[in-house]
Amino acid sequence: MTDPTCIRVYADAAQLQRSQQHLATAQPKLDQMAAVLSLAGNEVRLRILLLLAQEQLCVCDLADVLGMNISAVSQHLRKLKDGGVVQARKVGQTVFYRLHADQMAVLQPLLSRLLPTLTTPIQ
Amino acid sequence: MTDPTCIRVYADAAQLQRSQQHLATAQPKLDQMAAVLSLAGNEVRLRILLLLAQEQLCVCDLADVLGMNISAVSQHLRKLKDGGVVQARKVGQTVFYRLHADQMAVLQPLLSRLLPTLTTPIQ
DNA sequence: TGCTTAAATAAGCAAGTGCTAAAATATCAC
DNA sequence: GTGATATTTTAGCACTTGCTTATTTAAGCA
Repeated sequence: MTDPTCIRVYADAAQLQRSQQHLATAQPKLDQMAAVLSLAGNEVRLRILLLLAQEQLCVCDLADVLGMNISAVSQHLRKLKDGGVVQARKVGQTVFYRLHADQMAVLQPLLSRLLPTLTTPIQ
Repeated sequence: MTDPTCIRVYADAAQLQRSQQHLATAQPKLDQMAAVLSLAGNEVRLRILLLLAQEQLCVCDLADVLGMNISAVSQHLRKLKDGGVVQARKVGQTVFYRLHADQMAVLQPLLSRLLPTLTTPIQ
């Protein structure tokens, strides 16, 4: 970072301080939300989240529906799980994935826009 | 892609078809939403969006508040503008940025979570 | 005209992303 | 145990991202 401060003299100090305050207020949740949005901001992962919003699916099912390599899907699921967005449940040798309640508050309004029928609270 | 289809015989064909249908329904909006979320899924850009949700700011102000290089901020703003998330208005040699109404439907619930006081419709 | 400032742009580069292909785990069925 | 299936993990690689620095463009003012 060279010189972060602009030279201008007519900066509205009060306005800048208000902005600083807003940033400070949002800070606690902001980074975590950015992480979730970053996960959802991938076309494949957003598709996965949309599918899991309807019903739980195993890796195999997701690969079929998405027309993708199982390995690729598994790697996306791992990111989603690490980010606390989905959770896994193993049944025999099959692993079923579903949305994790913790992050639903952020995802719900987004997925609802994609699938208007999705009016009932997910899970 | 090697072999996209799993070997399992007990796949629930009806379930897979339902999922396919959901994907098809969401498809039109899905890619665009992923693009917006990808933009918002960056800590710096999410901060910018939060600040612009309160009041329009110039590049200089944003750099000050964020404690960042003007060039770096400008490059983020360009991405946001290209994605239709913000719009620019030039006044003299100063460029003011504000949120673009087109994408507000997606952003509003997210930003509201970060800043509870943000109850009034943005802009 | 020149000098200053606001902003955008370009080039370069370290770091991250998302895929493929191959190997490793884990579970079932015999 | 052996072999098959579901999933994960690893390594590799092309591509993207986000920054820094330097340059360029545009507007204001003397």
